[in-house]
Amino acid sequence: MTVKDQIKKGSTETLILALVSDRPMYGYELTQELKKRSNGYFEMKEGLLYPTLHRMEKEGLIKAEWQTPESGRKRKYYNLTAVGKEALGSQKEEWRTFMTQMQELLG
Amino acid sequence: MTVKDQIKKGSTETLILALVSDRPMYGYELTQELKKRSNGYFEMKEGLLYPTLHRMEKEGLIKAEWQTPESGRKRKYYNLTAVGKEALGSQKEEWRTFMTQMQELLG
DNA sequence: CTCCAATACATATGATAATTATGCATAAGT
DNA sequence: ACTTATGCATAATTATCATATGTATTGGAG
Repeated sequence: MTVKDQIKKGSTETLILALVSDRPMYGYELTQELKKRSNGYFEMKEGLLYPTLHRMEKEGLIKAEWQTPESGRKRKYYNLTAVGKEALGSQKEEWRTFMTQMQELLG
Repeated sequence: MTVKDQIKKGSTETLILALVSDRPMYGYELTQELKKRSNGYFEMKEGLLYPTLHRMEKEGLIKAEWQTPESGRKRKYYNLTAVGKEALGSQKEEWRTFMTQMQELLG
């Protein structure tokens, strides 16, 4: 594993929360949106995304809802719950603390 | 595992490089110094530290050297190599990029 | 109208890193 | 003398991530 990949570890859940806090999104959309918003920097693999989404739903952070559009196939939209919103807030704070400490140590 | 612990994943190697770039340090010293410099935020467990040091030495990032002081017991000092110095530089850059992207996505 | 790429969700498997637990030994303070 | 801190080390377990693969639908190109 590259250092770049190693660095990204632990960011998955927070990123998902941040994205669905904007609007409900479905899995595939999350991968595209994340890539787009970060100019290609973040690329979430499906093998990581879907299990994480399932775990987060079980923990009550997000809530899934199937939707069938007139044209196109069914999509599973994920909505941020109240618990998830709170989690996002505290995780943002933890990230800020971490980044401050990290920057200080790296000079 | 807490979110806080999860966030710290992947920072181990960079932190070690940053510390020994200041001056050669021995294992136990690294744990104390890291804790001190981060006001208790970072705490590296020995079960993670020593295997990581050994791996990093095998990769040529650091070089170990036993030293026996007049008083006190033997210590294994780790020195930053040229390869390690270069690695630190690029890892710092990768961390900066990551943190910028992260901050942008978290708003 | 057929084929291929993109979309969309999902899981199994293996690798890596981190935690936890434990071991051994020396040195310093009370 | 005994306890605590120092100092290095590994084994066993757990968690997370990457890789690979599977299935199915849809839209567009030829």
